[in-house]
Amino acid sequence: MSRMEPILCPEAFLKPYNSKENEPRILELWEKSGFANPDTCVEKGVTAPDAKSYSIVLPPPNVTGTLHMGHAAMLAIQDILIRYHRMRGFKTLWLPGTDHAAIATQSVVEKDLLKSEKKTRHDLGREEFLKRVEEFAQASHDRIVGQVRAMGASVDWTREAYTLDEARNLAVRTAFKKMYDARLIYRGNRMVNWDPKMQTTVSDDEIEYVEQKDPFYYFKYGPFTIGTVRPETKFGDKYIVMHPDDARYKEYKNGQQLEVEWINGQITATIIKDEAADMSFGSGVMTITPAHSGIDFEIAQKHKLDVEQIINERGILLPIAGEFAGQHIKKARPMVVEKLRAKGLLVKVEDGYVHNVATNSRGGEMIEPQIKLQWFVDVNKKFTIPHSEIPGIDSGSETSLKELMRGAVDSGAIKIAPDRFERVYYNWIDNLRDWCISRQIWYGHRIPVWYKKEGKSEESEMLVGDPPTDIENWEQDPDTLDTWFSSGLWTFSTLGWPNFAETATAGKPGPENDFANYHPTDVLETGYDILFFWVARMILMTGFCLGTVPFRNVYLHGLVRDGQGRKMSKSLGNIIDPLTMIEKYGADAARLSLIVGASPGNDVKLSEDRVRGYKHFANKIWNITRFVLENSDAQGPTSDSLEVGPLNAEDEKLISEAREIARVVSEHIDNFRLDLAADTLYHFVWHRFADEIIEESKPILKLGGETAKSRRHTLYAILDTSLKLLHPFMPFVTEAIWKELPNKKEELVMIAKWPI
RNA sequence: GCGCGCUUAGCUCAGUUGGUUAGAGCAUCGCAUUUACACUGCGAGGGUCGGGGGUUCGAAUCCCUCAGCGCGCACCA
Repeated sequence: MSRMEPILCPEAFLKPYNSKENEPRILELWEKSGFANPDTCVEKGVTAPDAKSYSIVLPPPNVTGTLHMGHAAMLAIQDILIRYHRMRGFKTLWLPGTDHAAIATQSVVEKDLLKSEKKTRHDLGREEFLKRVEEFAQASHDRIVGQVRAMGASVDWTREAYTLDEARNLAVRTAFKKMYDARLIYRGNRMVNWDPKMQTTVSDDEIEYVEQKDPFYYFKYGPFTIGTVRPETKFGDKYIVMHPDDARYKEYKNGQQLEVEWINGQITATIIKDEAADMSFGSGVMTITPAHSGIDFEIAQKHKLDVEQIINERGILLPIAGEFAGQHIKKARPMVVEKLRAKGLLVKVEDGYVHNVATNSRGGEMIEPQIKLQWFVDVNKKFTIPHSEIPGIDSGSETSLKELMRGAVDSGAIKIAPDRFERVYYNWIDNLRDWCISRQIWYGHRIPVWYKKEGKSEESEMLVGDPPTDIENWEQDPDTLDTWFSSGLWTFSTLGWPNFAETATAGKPGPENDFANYHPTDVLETGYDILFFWVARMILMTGFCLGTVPFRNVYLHGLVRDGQGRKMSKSLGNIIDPLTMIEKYGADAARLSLIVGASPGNDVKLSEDRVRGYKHFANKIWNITRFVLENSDAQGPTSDSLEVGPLNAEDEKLISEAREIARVVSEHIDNFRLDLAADTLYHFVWHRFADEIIEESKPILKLGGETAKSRRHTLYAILDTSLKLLHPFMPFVTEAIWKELPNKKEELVMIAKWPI
């Protein structure tokens, strides 16, 4: 039997879909088109000039190496949202960038320097060292850009930003000055988390508590028994604290003094009664080390006690330690214990005491609390906010940064999905203390403060914000800012603040109008693990600098784990590399494997089998197309498919079924349920369209005539709709197919009209 | 200590405001096929929805309670 109609099947479909061959070509098509730039879309008539805008700023990946599966998931999710909105006719902007990640990047380069050249940053000096870091950051950046492209992320590269470039530095200096002038940034001597290895402070959020087992020592201290894991810090302990209600010690009065024999001879100890002592812990009595413990420092301040430094910045004991002075604390511990034992003051040792030790999560070293002169952001201080669009906080009213952060979410101006994270967020705010923003590292935004060289002292004349004109008479603060300070400005520093904030005009094209067109952004999509670090800081910074919110929605995705639910790590050897997956199975498969089954806020278990499964799906779509085209004809419908004209009743039903799928998929995407949207599509395309509709069509097509014609048009229409719906999820294969379609309305499916 | 999440088929997970016989993918087993596609199709087996109690005409879904796992925060002399 010979066919009556010409076969319209391009040669490409005669072999299986080859992602490796197609993806670079498709990528080029997209990038040449310029459609990732919303201005181009308007210019070429793809988007209406007065269309509503939709914007996302890409959470900038750290320039510390390469992207991992978590980044891949982030890119996939955001690209789906972006492509969907672009197809729906929004003026859609996805702004990319990278993060200098101050301490993380510096620490990688320092480690490498030590390993390969046996040098420290001090051996190189600030300038030379920074050159090395910048080289590394550049290489890292280029690699990351390559990976972002390989994922098919339709970001607008013409607007790319870096957290440490000139424009962002201006934003940082402007924000710093604004906060300083509002007296929310202050410099003061306070207890900070000090990393003796990296020689810098670390913020509370960067601390990671690691469980550790140590011996717990009991010592005789006058008439009392005190317990400690850290005998090497106890040289200056001359205050003995007990609960005022502790019946065991009611004979002792607050302020009472007694002579006790201690490590280096007699010491005059003072009794302090304070609720901080836990009656049920050990003997209920403790001595304190105010200079190296947060809670001890608080007690000391409350009772106006002496604060003596025992350990220096490098973890070396100071002269107060007597014969142990100059020793490193680690070495000193057993020696101190030995001395106390020899003096008969050691009561007993309990082995295996489990406690949590503070470490620096950006390098893993132990934290030693120290009192240091640092810069802080006061989160509780009241200030007058000149302008506010946050519901519940009026322009000109008194507020605090904490209230701004709470109000932005509390009022519903920002919605966090899944909503359970809103409670986590409040909990964090309630426990928040002043934010230490100065770091003693070199890679980062230098603190925009200059001190007059003459008569240098802590009180010397100070200049904040812009560099002084007579710079030779001034010295800039040597410290740099916490990386999250600049990240906190990201949503608006990338959109033209402060330069264009005043002049930007909504509806006008070009980056200089971005601030008016795209801020506040629509969605901030990131992993739940940086809710505090970043999301909260952006809300703080935007609230303060602009009196508004940085985004309307926060969508938090889970972490990508291995097939058994373990964290991916080098030591476990279970890392699945996105580029390898793209290479083997295609970017579409890699993307889908991170979307299907990944419900919001829950971790995703990823195995190579999963990725492979979605490669099969890409091929399935390819073959569906082949079948449909083989059974199509030159007079087939255009791609404005769901309006295909006279069809018989049965085919009308099929069309409305596809329309219903489009509705459901759209609804899921609008609700951030990309997992359900993808699942719905997968099921419809494979098990409904291919397995049932196409199978049932075979005999109908064979018969020919009007029924066959109606069915042919229907199949083409469903294919066309499926491709459009699938495009945000699987951009490459759908675009590759689209390229081969006859009678299509839009040149790229990327800018095709969403079928709803 | 405070808080959050999870527990549904061998594995990974859906199940939206309570409503027929609880679903999908993968895996397993059986069958089919000169075919759009073996990167295929059809079918089967497999679940007392973590345990217990309650509310209800009706509970995987709401409430209480217990257990296991995971996570966050705080404390840690």
